[in-house]
Amino acid sequence: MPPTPFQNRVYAACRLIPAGRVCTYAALGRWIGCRSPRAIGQALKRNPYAPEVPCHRVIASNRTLGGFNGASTGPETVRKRRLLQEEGVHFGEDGRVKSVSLWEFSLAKPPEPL
DNA sequence: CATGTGACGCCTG
DNA sequence: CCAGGCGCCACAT
Repeated sequence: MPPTPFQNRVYAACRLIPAGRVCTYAALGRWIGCRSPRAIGQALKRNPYAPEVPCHRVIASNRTLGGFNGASTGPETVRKRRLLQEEGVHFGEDGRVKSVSLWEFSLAKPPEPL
């Protein structure tokens, strides 16, 4: 399936996240004007541009990993974690991303579609 | 057009 | 901290 306009907005925003940092589904959604974090996950789940579009840098609001490659638990999420660690994202003992690694979209203007 | 389904999140208790 | 409950909304059926 070709990406929908909504999906392209999600991907465009996702690209703005620098390596070594992460943002949340909710924050990315707010940035592009979507109040449903679930819809964001749905789009990232179908990301056809990985790793150019770094969907692994998007995590849950409670700073747990969220899903990866369609799975919310299991080996896929372990891979997601390894990717982030290699990029320099900091994790706590509880397995959550440390707050210092969070990245905020600047309050400028929304990105153009891909 | 109606319905089910999430890689979510917030608000209770 | 844990468990429900419910709002959210794009997308496939």
